[in-house]
Amino acid sequence: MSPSSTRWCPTPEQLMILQELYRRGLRNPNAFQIQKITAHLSFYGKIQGKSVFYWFQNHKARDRQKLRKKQLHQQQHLHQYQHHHAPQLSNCYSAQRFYAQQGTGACGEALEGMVKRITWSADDLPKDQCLIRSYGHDSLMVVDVGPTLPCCRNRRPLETLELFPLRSPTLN
Amino acid sequence: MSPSSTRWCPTPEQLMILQELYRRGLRNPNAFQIQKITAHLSFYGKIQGKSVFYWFQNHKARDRQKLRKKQLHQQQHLHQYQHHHAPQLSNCYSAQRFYAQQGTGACGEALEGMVKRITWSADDLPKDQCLIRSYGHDSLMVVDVGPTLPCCRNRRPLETLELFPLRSPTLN
DNA sequence: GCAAATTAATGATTTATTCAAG
DNA sequence: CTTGAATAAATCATTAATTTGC
Repeated sequence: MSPSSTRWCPTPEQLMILQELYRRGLRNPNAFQIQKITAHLSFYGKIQGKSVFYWFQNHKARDRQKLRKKQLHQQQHLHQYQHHHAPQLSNCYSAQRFYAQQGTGACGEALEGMVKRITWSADDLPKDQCLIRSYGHDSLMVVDVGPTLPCCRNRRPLETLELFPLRSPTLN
Repeated sequence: MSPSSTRWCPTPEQLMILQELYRRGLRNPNAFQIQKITAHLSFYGKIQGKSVFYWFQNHKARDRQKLRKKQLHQQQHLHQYQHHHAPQLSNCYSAQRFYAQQGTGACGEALEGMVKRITWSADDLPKDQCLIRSYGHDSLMVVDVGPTLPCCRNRRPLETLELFPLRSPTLN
């Protein structure tokens, strides 16, 4: 009722044009495109550029959303995985790449020895790089875990992925 | 067919787990993390640690690549719009957010003035942000198009939407 | 049939991620 | 490490569909 106020209400024509543009592949119109589109659409009814901008944002997002929901419907297993956050491990656990072929000195050679047992077992290492860990006793633990576990479909997997708390959930 | 030698073919579940880890921020899993992830994923199908390593390497790289390609693609769109002056559009055409309430200095104030006329007209700007364009004379053209033209339902619109050539049909 | 009540869609805002330049 | 620019995700808010009781 109030002449001011209220949000844009697309006419069928406006909607069809937007949908056609979207169908053809437009996803993130830039300011210039938005102005042109707005000019076109204003033939069919009052409209502002921001409405066009928002429309593409929303339409794209909800398209994705719909798609994902469909996929997730097919694969519900994952729910178990998604909800845990764990203690923060900070960067003392971060691995670093290094290039094995480069002269790495004593340290490098020692590390290289470790690497081959720590990561995927020796034979199929990438030619020129591998993972190393530079922190102390954990490496032993890693070795214990062992390379390439056998497939075990009928067992439950490890309880959770909490070991990988990629980001501290608190702290804003 | 050959039982050995074939490469890893991720199951949907494996893929979703990896994607979720990636989404949460994991980029360079260390050897330990890789082993744990591998153990998890092996629940859903045969997999080796190196596959996990490679997956993250590739996914990260292709993410970057995709982004870059996307940016370039957008610039090509623009290219077609402005047949007149095709000069490199780079970022001088990109709309940018800025925060109006912050002291912006002379430049900022000038831009702010432009903003309110170029983008969705002054009064209903989002509270703390709006789109600005920083390019020169085009702004006049845009302004001429004007915000929110009056509705004129009984006119034919411009002949076609060809003005928005969203994708070059040629070129694969 | 018809509104009030309820739910689903979707426009509009805000917040969080992401990449990479400085 | 910090920050700018761009975008995606999450959320708020209003309108349209629809259900429901009469």
